[in-house]
Amino acid sequence: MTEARRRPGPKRALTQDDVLDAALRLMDADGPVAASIRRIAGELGVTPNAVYTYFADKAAIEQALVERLLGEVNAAAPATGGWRADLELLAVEIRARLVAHPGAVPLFLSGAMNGPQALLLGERLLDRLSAAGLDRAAGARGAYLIMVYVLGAIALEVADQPHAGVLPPEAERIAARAAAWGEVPADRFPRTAAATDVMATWIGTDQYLWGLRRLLDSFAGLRS
Amino acid sequence: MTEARRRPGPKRALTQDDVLDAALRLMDADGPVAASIRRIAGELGVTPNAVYTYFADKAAIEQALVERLLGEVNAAAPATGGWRADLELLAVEIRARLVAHPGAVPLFLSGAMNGPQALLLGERLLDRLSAAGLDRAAGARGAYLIMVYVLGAIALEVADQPHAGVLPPEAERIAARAAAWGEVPADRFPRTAAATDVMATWIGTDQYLWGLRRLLDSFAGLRS
DNA sequence: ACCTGAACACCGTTCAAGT
DNA sequence: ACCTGAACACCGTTCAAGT
Repeated sequence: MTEARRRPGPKRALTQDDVLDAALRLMDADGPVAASIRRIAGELGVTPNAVYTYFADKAAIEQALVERLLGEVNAAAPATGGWRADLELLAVEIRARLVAHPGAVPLFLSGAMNGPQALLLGERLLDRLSAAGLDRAAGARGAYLIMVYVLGAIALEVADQPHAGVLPPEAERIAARAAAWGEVPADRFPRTAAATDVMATWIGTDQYLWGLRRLLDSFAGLRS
Repeated sequence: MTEARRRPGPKRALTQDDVLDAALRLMDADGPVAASIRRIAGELGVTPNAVYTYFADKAAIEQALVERLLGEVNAAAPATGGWRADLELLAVEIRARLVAHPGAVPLFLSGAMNGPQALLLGERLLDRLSAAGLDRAAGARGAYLIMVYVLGAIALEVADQPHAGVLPPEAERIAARAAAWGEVPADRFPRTAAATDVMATWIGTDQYLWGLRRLLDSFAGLRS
């Protein structure tokens, strides 16, 4: 995995996308820490300072990575009609795209999301909540509530995994959690010890949709 | 701020708490990156390797820091009676304690929360949701929904701030956001451009409580 | 048990220089 | 415009040694 992969064809200058590709490959393989400037350069077969031809600093790379993944989300998940189904589809799409690159997930919660793709995603949320009957202010508040929930759930899901690299299948992760929760002392934490079977599924799709539907349900009482 | 502060009194051995105190001081002053092993050691007046007498590695320090701050939350915010008021008070308390140390916030979303204080907090949530009339499974799902919301909102609030150190007053941050949103192109993002006044308040207390109340409202339909 | 000296294998970033 | 050589000021962690 440390082998340098150059793009096919004759020798040519790099691009910003080459840098982002390399960063994503490294993060997928060895976790978030692996995407260092020096290792990215190594992947591309150049010296570390060559990377600064394409990005001002490491923060700029991380910001561009966020925009790229949000772009994938916006490209998929078209609006099909009903606001509720659209929002569920969008939320599921965001989770699928981000969880595919666990090492990139912390970037979404460690910097302001104000790029074009972030704006486009926000615009889509506002549009669907308008269709849901929310007024301007309630729509704006609701859109942020959804983003907080989606990003928070994805971050906690990824953080639950101790190992670097791509996540194991969901069923496997839930089984591992169920085993770990077996050690909870029932005398000190009775309700927790009695609910470990449900808690094991917290990082799963069912819980994700359950929580999302609580939010969408609550919007019903806000129609103007 | 780089001046070494030793504890008062005669020379004595350090403690785990001394290390955590130093780490928090550094993070509060210069952001999350400042809490390096080497700078912590400098604060304490010892060489870097002395820190390894008290913690196995840097991850252990971060884990202990999370537990310490959760302990502060658990120590405050007692139950006063109504489940709704209790949960709101608890959520507000968590936000106050974590936002006071912005540099520590990312730690809550970058590692599994399974220490004693995390368990105690979870137990309290399960207890209050039981009082709300939720059955065992719905209570467990609801407790996680609240944690996802609370941690996600706090993380995004802190991430919105570009500068290291303690956060400016809320009104100041909202005003800065309102100014920044003025640049949104209304032709490409019409709904966004029309809602910037509300979006500026996304990182404020009103939005935080608004979102929390949507969650609590949705629990009403789940009483068994 | 608690701490130091010295080292190893890394970081991000910058400056000057080359083509 | 695009890349390299060399350096600066950092990291986390470990090993051996001292008291």
